[in-house]
Amino acid sequence: MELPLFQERPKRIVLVDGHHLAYRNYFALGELTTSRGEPVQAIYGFLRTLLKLLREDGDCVIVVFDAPEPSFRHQAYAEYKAQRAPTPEDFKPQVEKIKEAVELLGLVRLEVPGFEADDVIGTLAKRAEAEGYEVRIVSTDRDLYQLLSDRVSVWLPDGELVTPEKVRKKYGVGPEQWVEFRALVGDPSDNIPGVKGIGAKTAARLLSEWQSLENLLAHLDEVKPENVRKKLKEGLEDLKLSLALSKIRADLPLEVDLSTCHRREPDRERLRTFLEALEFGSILRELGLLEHKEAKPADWPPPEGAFLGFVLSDARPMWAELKALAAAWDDRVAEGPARVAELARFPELRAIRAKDLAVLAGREGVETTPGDDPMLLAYLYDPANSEPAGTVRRYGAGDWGEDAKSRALAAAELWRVMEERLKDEEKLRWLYREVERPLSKVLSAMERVGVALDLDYLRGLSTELEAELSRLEAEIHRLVGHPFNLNSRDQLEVVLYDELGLPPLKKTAKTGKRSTSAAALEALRGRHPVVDLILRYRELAKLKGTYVDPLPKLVHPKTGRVHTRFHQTATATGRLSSSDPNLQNIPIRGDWGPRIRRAFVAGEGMLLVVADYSQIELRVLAHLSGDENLIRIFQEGHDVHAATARWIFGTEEVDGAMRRAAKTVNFGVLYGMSAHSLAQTLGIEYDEAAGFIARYFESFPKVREYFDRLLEEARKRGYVETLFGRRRYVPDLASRNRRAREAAERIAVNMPIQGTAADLIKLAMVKLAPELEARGARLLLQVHDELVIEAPAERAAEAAERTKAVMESVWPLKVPLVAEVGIGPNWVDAKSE
DNA sequence: CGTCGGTCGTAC
DNA sequence: GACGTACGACCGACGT
Repeated sequence: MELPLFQERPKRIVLVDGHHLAYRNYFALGELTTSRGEPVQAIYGFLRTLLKLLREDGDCVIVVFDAPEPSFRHQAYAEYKAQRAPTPEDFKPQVEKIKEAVELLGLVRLEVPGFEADDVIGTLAKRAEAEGYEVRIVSTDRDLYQLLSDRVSVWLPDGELVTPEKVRKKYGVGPEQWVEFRALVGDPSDNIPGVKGIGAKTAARLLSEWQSLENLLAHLDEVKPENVRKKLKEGLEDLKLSLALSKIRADLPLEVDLSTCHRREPDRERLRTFLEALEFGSILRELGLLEHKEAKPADWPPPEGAFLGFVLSDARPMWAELKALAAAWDDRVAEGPARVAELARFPELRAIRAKDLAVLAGREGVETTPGDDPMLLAYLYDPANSEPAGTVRRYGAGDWGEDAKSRALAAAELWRVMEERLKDEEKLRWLYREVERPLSKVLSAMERVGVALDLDYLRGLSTELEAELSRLEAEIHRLVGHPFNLNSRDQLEVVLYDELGLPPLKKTAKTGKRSTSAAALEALRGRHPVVDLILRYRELAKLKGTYVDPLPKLVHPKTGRVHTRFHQTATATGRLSSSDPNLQNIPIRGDWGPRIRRAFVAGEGMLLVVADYSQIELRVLAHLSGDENLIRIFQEGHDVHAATARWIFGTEEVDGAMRRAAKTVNFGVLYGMSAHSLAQTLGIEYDEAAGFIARYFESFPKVREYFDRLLEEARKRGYVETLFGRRRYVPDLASRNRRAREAAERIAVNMPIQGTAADLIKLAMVKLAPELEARGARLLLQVHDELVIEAPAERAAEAAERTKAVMESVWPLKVPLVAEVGIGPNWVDAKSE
């Protein structure tokens, strides 16, 4: 780069209110952390805003921060400031990082001990103006409007320039009266109290009538109307305080040579390291700090190990066309022909979402398997990395564009970045090698095979539901006295609580509306005959609308089966998820659950083998906690809920109600349940529920010790992990917001249990798949603790036996793992028989 | 016309 | 005063 021999005197000076800009972004951006859970929203927002503005003009910039020493204003108003909300703990470290960033960017940073940033900015602005510069002040603090002139403006983060004219137009007063205006009106966001009851209109009128605050106060008894006079008299103390708080000094004894504010060359190497650690991929790119290896165009075909990028016409690989294909390797990129047959070149597909490509290829008879997928690595590194676009941006791995080339390059780069970050993470690498990567192959086969549905049977269900629903609807409308949309909870709310006068017993969480949920309706049972009918209508409408009617539409024309998608990077705990359709929430309870499940059938000449882990999460808890009493229950093969009831109630004889209560407590323990919600669920008093929980922990003391240890460790490290080392970051454990903190604690307690169970069944799937294949059988579905398998009828018993054996021996724990296996023509009959 | 937040409900 | 993890239907507000 050519450097000028001397630097010209700048024409414009940008003054940045560092603290204010950081603080605003801290709240505006809410939650943003690095993979490691370090909060960075203030830093990110600050840099984003600053860089955007400096693109327009960034030669002469001074970023002003409050000095650590108390300012004169602090001293004078310590008492006032003391009652303000304290700055959040995680804000200060971010300001320190911001200061570091300012230095690394080569900008001038200024802190003047004893003075607040406002006053420093005021002084600099006035001096610069006097020396003939144009001044732009970057801040959202409206106090600064008192500094405005034809050469001084305030630059808002969105790029808007605030000028004296704009202020006059909007508020009716100019910069010269701004301090007095603010003192009258106040501003809660800047902690200016103002005079209670005086708004912008009144303040502007008063100031134009009396010219100045001094004059106004001198003639206070003449002020009209009377109520305004009264308010002013009552608010005199607040007014004086506000005046002092709003006034910015412009006369500090500063020694700053404004002509030397030129931006220095940034320290590129240190800046890059700094931004990489913060995972500001987009800023790295924007500043051109990535050795963008200017990928050279190359010819197709690429070498086998290249990373592929592809574009599909549909998110569902079984329904998609291949629209584009590209490959990236070394520092090369090549566009390939968008033909599925082309994929035969690659025995292992290396790509972001390689599984999808393998499903599509398999569908077209091209035999290949998913290989390395950098998304799987990124997901293990931090399960918040659930989709490519955000992940690629976060780690500076390029752009996840709409074209195959950018995706191939992103895959190659993300792979490189993740390899580096995971190079010393033995457990995560083990999970990748032994679980996630081989599992992607298993899942691609499952998606491709799909599952058969009995369509005639489903049509029958639909007709039956239709008839029942219209009967219910007519009867409900008759009872209410007029028709309304039963599917609208808003209309139903009016009908129930306004028209029928039923008592609103529950409110919704977010908006506080009167709830119409099943729990709320249950509580109204018996008060009006329509309530029962609505509950029934809801139940049937749900089943018809979510399952019975949509499922047949998803039957693939070529295979005659439904092909769910399994998502391997979707959940925070390591579980899989399923969509299009979601086959992990097919009904099972109630009269209709089994009737719907019965529609899932084995193919011609085949049988379904269904295997369920019995109580896997409680067994995992027994293992992780090492609690002898819980371990013994499982070693002796007892009914865990009945045994828990014996402990909790201290009796040998356990009735149904006691077992049910113990079962709820057992579930509650896995989810970090409170006494309050346990009482709610069981319909008992709070004290009684608290007693249950207390007796649970007395009975299983190591469980409590385990939770305590877990939380302590989690607070220290910022994350929790499964038996196999799969992590989840839980930054809110340090939150000062009690609700947020307690929610984080429940997450922290639950994840190792749920996640270890997920690890175990994933490992079992990987081990089981080749055994099944050898017997002509195949995995169809996974429902968290359950596997659904299709086997040739004559080998189903053998497949069932192998499935049970593999699942139970997948990993030795301190308690036995038990899998219950059944065989049948459909999902219902296979589950129990 | 599409998007999106809120509510509700299904599974484990 | 919410008990963890998902996906998805429907409504209604909002923006095009």
